[in-house]
Amino acid sequence: MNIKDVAKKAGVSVATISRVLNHPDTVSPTTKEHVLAIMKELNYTPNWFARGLNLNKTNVIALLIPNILNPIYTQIAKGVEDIAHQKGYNILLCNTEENESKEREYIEMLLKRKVDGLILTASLLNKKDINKIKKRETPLVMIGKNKSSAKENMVFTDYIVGAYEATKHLVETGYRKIAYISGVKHQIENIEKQIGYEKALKEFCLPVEKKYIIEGNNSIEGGYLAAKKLIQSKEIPEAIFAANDLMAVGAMDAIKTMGLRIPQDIAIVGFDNIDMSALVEPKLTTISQPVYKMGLIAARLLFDNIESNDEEENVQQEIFLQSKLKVRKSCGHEDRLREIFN
Amino acid sequence: MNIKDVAKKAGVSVATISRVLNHPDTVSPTTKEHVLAIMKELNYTPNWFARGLNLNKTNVIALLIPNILNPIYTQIAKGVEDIAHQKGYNILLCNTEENESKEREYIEMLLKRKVDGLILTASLLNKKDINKIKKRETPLVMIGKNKSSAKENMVFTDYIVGAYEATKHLVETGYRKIAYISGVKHQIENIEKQIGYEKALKEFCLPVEKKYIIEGNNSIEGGYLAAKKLIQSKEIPEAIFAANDLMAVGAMDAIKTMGLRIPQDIAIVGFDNIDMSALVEPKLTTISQPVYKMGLIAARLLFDNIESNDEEENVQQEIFLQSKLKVRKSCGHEDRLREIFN
DNA sequence: CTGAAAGCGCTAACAT
DNA sequence: ATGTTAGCGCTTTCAG
Repeated sequence: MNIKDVAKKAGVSVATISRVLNHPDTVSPTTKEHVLAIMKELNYTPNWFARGLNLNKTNVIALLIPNILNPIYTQIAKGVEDIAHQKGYNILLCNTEENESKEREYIEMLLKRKVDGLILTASLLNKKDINKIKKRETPLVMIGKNKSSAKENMVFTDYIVGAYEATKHLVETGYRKIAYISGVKHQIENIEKQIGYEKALKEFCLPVEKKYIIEGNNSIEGGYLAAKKLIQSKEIPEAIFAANDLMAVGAMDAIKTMGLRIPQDIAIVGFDNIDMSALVEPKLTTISQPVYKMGLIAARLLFDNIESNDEEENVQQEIFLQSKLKVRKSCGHEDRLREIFN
Repeated sequence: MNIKDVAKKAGVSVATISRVLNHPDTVSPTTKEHVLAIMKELNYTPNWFARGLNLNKTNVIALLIPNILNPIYTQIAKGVEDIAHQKGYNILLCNTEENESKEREYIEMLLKRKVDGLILTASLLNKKDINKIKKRETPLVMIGKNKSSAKENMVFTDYIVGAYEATKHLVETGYRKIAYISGVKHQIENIEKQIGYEKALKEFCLPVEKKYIIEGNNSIEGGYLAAKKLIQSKEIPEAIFAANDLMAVGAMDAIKTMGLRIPQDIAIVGFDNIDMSALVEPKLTTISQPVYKMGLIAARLLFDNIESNDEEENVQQEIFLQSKLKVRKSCGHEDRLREIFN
């Protein structure tokens, strides 16, 4: 069942059928009605490939995320989906599992598939990879910084500042021995978070101690294990800053399981403000990132690029969004203040 | 840059190029090497559309889920992704938002796009819709039951039994006034869960009371609101069974916020066993479904269908997986037992 | 306003 | 083992 069949049955040429599909105004109302009726009768739908072959357009964009099980990435995905659906696009979702070669492999495949655009989240790619994508002229938006220092479409929050704020809050609340549970180290964002952590310590003349910096693996279990190690060490920290909420929540579980109290024995602050962080006990102090919004904005930016005919007019945009500290109970802030003022 | 260019540069015909791409063994090693080199040099990638137009194959499957923000669906997605990636397929992810017409609209689009297969999760479609899909001959697998009673590829757990077990556990622990926070009512699974709930009550000669059945909307907030309503009613229930963990966790938050204790004042059990359920305080008793595995199995089933040449050999399979009760603290089981035996 | 026909880039049957 | 060529189903000039 193809355009020819419809043409034959409608008693017109294939060109006319194509026209009612693509330029309805150029067809007389009568024939248009007639053709439409026949199409419905035959339950005709144009062949996507043939169409793409001519138009070179897929109406598909790809979204790469490092971990589909982490709520912040599904929030981003939701944001992207909301815009994409509204624009009539479909999303190819690719889960890179924080794996550089899986990411590269995916992109290679996606480029072959001629997706109309690409959104990379927390990308592990370097400048060379990115230039390669650009050469293929597929519109590209990055969410979160990456190893390439080149100007490109990007929506991001400042992880250095976020981590700095989190750590500083802990220091100001009165803790000195502040441990850091890092995410997987090859991700830029984790490097930046560590910079922020160290910066805050240094600013308050606190030592940056290796024994207090420990790598979780971005997951609940990783946070659990890391906290356990910390607690079993000679010098238990007074507070922990975890590079994401998943690890923070895992760490809390470890702390409680080992019979310690939060925040009295160990205070904790996380990063991301996922739903879970407001439901654990005590509620988790964290850095809130507008992730859904980032997805929305990234998608809009991408479609701006896709839809613009004028290649030149499309300057690369870097959109910076603010993160902010969300103080809840786990950092023990109020208790500390009470101590100080009483 | 197309196959012709490569052919010209390599000094062979397009057929040869096509052969090294599709049937490498039928080409002499020498020319194969040569062509491969030229392809690399020219950075050639075959046009996906042209290829699809001939082969009528996309290497894309679609996964429809009701809510990307619910961890059980991302677990399923992870399972599907793991298999798909391994098979060299990409996934179009569609978030239907528990909306029947959005689901229908998506499927229409996907069928046009000629995806190679379709996995529907918690589908809202009816028999007529499903028959329509089958007529298009796109392989289809359902995760969870649906309104169509026809035999079709399906992987599922028994929601009636699960809900029955959950409720029964509450009854056996000693509660009489057991409320039910339902998911959105147009989903089959929620209808079944309610049947299981009522069945357990009836079996123990407990009344099914309308005031104790209240609709959350599958979300944390919905659970929160529902529990709040329950608590503010004249007769506060002794226990709550929530149709999913998200709502259960929201309900717990409400209970605690209103100054009641779990499980002493109100016991609670959920459904799904998402990560969060083991991290809230007290840990949530729940029904565990093997969701990741369901994704895996559904994907395998789909690929079996896609890859089988023999249309006839492919009988529709219904794969039933067991769910099981995971007893933790929130249902107060141990306390009750102590009461009974002391 | 409509039709005829030339591709889009690739695959595979048919020749050699 | 390799080349020639007819499509795959559609869009779009170009004529009328």
